[in-house]
Parts: sequence; structure tokens; C-alpha cells
Amino acid sequence: MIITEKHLQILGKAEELFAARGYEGTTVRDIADAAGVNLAMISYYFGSKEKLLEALFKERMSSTKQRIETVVKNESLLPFQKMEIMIDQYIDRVSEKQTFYKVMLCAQVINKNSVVLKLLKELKLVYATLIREVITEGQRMKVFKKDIDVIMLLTTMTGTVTHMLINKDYYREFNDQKKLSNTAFEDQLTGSLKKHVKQIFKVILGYES
Amino acid sequence: MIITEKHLQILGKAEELFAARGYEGTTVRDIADAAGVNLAMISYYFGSKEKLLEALFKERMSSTKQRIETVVKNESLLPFQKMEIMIDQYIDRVSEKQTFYKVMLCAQVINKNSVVLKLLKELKLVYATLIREVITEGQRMKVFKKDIDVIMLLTTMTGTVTHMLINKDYYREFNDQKKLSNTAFEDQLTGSLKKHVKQIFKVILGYES
DNA sequence: GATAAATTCAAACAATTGTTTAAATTTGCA
DNA sequence: TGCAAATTTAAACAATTGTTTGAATTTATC
Repeated sequence: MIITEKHLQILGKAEELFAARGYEGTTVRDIADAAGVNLAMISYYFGSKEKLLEALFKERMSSTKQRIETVVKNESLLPFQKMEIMIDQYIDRVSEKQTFYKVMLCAQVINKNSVVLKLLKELKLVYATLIREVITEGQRMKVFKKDIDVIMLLTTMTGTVTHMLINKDYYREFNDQKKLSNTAFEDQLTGSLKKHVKQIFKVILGYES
Repeated sequence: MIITEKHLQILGKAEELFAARGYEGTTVRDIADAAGVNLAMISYYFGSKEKLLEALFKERMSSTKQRIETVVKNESLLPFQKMEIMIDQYIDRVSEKQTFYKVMLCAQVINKNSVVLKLLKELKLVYATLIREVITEGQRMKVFKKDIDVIMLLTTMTGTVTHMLINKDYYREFNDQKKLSNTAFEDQLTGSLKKHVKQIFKVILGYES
């Protein structure tokens, strides 16, 4: 399927609505109105509401595998550097694509669509496998501890970051950071998150940088 | 509103369906069929589909505040003990009420219902405030580090645990623990989670037990 | 056992859902 | 310019939605 500018425009609006109201809570009419196109255009461009969802996941997840592979396969980096770059990359990515990560979070709980399910599982496998490679490499070099629970470690990273997405407003309120501008707050938050997750990884993996 | 045995039966089935298909993805007919009652009984017992959702959150969240307060206000416990009991309690609770925590996770992303929203915010405030008390106490006793980011710490706990709820099957597959029985796997997982989260807290807070 | 209240039921309701239709309009190309 | 293909449109579609109705049944109280 060829994705045009028009496709992306509709996908962007659909993404926002899915994040705010959920997939089932969003009507095709909502999407059409938000994108400023006729109702029938959704079917015309994507085939159906469900295929639109699949197209959204395919589009947003298309570059992920390559992005992480580039880091892991880079032979000039030490294992701990790979891990830290991966953390930075992940947090920046979630921060950039907040709406999509909200949609993704709900999709992981309510897994109805088999295409989306497959994409999610595939991505998790890619992530876990590549990170395991890095960890094994670090263990061989005696800089990482033995017996690392890869999924547990990744779950802490993704869980912390995506959960912060949910609690962000509350975080800001509780810490009384309302005086900050939106972008200043976002920058401060991604910075804190990176430091926080790296500190955790350092302890679990047992390295010193 | 008086909650009878019948109410709880319907709420339980509704909870399962909400967790599997989402609130919007579940029809009142689905709930009635699953609970083995007539369609009209949902309105008769709860007033509406939306009020049923509110009743579910009220019911499931009713005892939470008291549960955590009991630990925090217990003067015979040291700060680090309070933290560790709180972690154990939280993980046991999520493990016990898995379906509800899935519903809750989605509700935090797709926040349409104001009553549910208020309950969630209230609970977060209770949690953060009480944990901050414990942390301050620990800091006064010089056993916890200074400058602890309370929300960040809590987000790591709730994020890790609820995200593991989502990745559980994948975790089991990746670590090849399919040979274990369901309950054995659950026990092993909650055990690992407790150990993992405690290790993180120990480092962030800076105590030795 | 009679009576009133509470519960259960099938049926119907208006509104909304995703999708399709066929005509109208725009676009690309000779 | 002319014409076929691609795009856009308003309208209609059958199905499903949450909710209500009023009669039937069960339950509780005397």
C-alpha cells in the first residue's frame, strides 16, 4: 500500500482521536471531520476503520527495528554505551510520538486486531533479542553481572516511560512545575527520565561508566 | 448505593469484558449475557452503562487508601520496612486483581468519565502524599538520600508492575517457562517483581536493609 | 394465602455505527 | 481542448447501540 500525504494527514488525526477516546470510542465520522475530509474517504483510502488502525501501526513502527539495530550493531561502541544510547533513543522517541505511544499502550491491553498484535509481538522480540545480545556481550567482557532478566529490565524501562506519559500532568502538578513553559517542562522531564532509567540500568547490569 | 451480591456478579463480568475489549468495545448486551441476566437489568441495577463503570471503580478502589495508610501510620516500622511492605502489598494486589488493573490502565489513557478521573487522581494523591511522608521520615533519620523524586519512584513501581501485566505471556514465552503451571509461574513472577522493585528502591533511596 | 413491592422479561425505541452507492467534480495526460 | 481515471460528495444502507416500556413473575410481609 502506497502512503501519500493525504494518508498521513488522516492517520495523524485518527491517532490523536484514538489516543483521546480509544479506537472503539472514535467514530469514522470523527476522524473524517478532524481530518477535514468526507466520511467516505476513509474507506476509499484505507478500506475500513480497522485497516486504518493497522496502517497507523505499520507506519509508526516501520523505522523502529532499524533504529535500534544501528546502535546494537555498531562495533565502535562499548556494551554500556549501547545501553545508554538505547535508553536515550527510546525516551526521545516516546516524547516525540506521545500520542502514538498512548494508542500503543491501550492496544497492548485490548488486543483484538491480529495484525496489530503481530506487529507488537514482533517488535518486542526484536527489542528483547537485540538487548540480550548486548547484555551477553557485556557479560563476556566482564562488565555486566551474570543472570540478567532481560524482559524484566526492558519492562522497567518501557513501563516507567510510558507510565510517565500517563502521569505527566499529575507529576507536574505534584512537583509544582506549572510555572515552567510546556517545552521547558518536557525537556526537564525527558532529562530526568533518562538519568533515572540509566541509574536503574547501571545497578541492575552492574557497570560503572 | 447499596451493592448486593448480584451487583458484584455483574461488576465482575463487566470487569472481565472491559479488560478484554475495552469499555467502548463492550456492549451492555455482552455484559448481560456474560452475567446471565436480562439486558434491562443493567439499567435496573446501575442506572446506565457509564454508572456501572463508575460503580466498578468505586468498588475496587474502596479499600486501597486504608490499606496503605495502615502501613504508613504503623509506628513500629522503620521507613525502609514501610517501603518494602508497600511494594509487596502493591504487587500482590495487582496480581490478585489483574483484570481491574488492566481496565484501570486504559482508563488512565482514555479519560472520559469525570467520576473515574476524580477517583484516579485522588488515589494518586493519597499514594504520593503518604509515600512522601515515609521518605521524609527516612531522610530525617539519615537512612534515605536527599532529593528523592517521589512521583518518578512511584512511576517506576507502578509502570514496571502494570507493564509486566501486559507483557506477562511474552515474558513467559521468552524465558521458556511454559513448562511451569499457571500458578507456579504467577508465584515465580510476583517473587521476581518484588525482588526487582525492591532492588531499585534500595538504590534510589540509598538504604541498606 | 392475599397483597404489595421488587425483580425479571421480551419487545420496542430512537440514535448512531461502519460501509456502500452512484452521481458530481477534479485531475492528469494525449 | 477532450477524455478517461481518480477523487470527492451527499445520501442511503442495514446492523448495532444504550435505554425504556409495560406486562409477567417472584419475593417478602402481614
